[in-house]
Amino acid sequence: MIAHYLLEPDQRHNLTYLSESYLNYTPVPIEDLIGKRGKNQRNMTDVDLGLLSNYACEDADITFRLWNYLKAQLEKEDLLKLFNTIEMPLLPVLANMENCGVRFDEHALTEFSSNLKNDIISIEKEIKDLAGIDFNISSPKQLGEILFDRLKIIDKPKKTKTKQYSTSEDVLDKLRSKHEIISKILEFRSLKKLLSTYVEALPKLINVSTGKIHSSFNQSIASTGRLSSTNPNLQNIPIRTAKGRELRKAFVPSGEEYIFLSADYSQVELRLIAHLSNDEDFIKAFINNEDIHIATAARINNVNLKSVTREMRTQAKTANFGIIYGISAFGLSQRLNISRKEAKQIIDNYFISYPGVKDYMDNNISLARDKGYVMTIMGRKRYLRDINSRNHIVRSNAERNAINAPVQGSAADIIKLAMINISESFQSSGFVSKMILQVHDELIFDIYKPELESIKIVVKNCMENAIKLKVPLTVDIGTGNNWLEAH
DNA sequence: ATAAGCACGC
DNA sequence: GACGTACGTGCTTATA
Repeated sequence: MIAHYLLEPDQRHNLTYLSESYLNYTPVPIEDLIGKRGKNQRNMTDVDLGLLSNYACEDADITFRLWNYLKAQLEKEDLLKLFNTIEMPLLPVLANMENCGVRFDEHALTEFSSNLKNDIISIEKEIKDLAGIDFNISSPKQLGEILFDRLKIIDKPKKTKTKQYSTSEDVLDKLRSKHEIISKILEFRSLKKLLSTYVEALPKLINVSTGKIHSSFNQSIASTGRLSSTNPNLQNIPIRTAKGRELRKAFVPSGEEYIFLSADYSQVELRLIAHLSNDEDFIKAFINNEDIHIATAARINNVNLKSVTREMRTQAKTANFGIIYGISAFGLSQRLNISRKEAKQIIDNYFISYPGVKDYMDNNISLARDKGYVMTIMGRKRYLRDINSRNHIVRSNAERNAINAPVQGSAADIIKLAMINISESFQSSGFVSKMILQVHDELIFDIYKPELESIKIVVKNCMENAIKLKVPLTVDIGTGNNWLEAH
């Protein structure tokens, strides 16, 4: 599965699919043994042993045959080293994290939960009073009809691709001044999200025998090389809003003698752009330990660092993130709520300020055109078969991937390497502390207090020195009695 | 069961 | 004239 993930990161990797694609053979479907998915599906333990052994042996046989083929392919594509030195060693590290889990104190949320429910009920009433009718606020379809047919708050409402009225945050945010109902709807949505996705869902996932939440980390989903997390997804726990952050108080150390430690890379993707693009000024900004958004604002506005205003920094920050994603003048203008002309000016100034970055992007796109793929720092590949498409939407998408994939993917390579090194170091030191979560540029640990000072050093070292770049990699460390305090 | 629309993270 | 920022997961509603 992982071998195929490296070879074709944006395809599927399940055994049936691989067998059909590479061995031209359809394995015995699991449904033949346990019936169709649903409530009547039987348990594996009920299956006749003869049938079961055939099925199990076939599984092993196919896996082995696939490996013979995929091994040669990895070699041919120069991916064997990535496979052997990163992905395979990472596998038991992730297994350990899943097995260990994170303690979740649902009682920490009792008060928050009841406040949330009360707030939702009262906002719900206010919204329905303003609308003058009872309806389901959570239904975008009904909501759109209320706002644009009944209340007629604007003339030409934006529609979705299925011709429904769009009620996305983006759209509603711009309508706040048109009617007092809008802000209440946005508030309702965010509170409802917190309640249903997190406050009510997370306690159900506490394992009764460990008292912890054991998320799954998927190693073969994200086409850039990132991990993903499911059941629950612990990589999207809220942090930006005050109420959202409250949730993090429920993620706690495993015992009295334990404390949380969070270690996150500072601006790892922008540092990678500096490194990969070799842009002199971008590199200098990081070597001088400047605030990269202030440094960027100073350069694109052609002023000195001290004259950078808050607004200039915000624009530069958005531009910096836009650059990572291969943004257009249109996209930036939407983001900053400015005209396209002004946005284009910012982008032009950006590329004049950082000519190396411009060259790097152009080179990556032409590399993708020539070779059909782009690569990360550790040789992870992403094939971009649409890069020469005549359809400009499809082609533009591939071009943005050509820019983003090496950056996002290299960051994934680096933190994976750090995780492997940290795990080895924990083992050789005999630490009982555990690495329990990864959130793309952040690692979270359940630390046995007597080990705290040693572990701070180990973690910082492993992360900052995972790889040598032309700019320093820096890591911020925090500790506390829950995830919020540690971050 | 699946798609659409939405919202949360990095 | 349409389109417009990368990568994910999961909830609710609507529909098949």
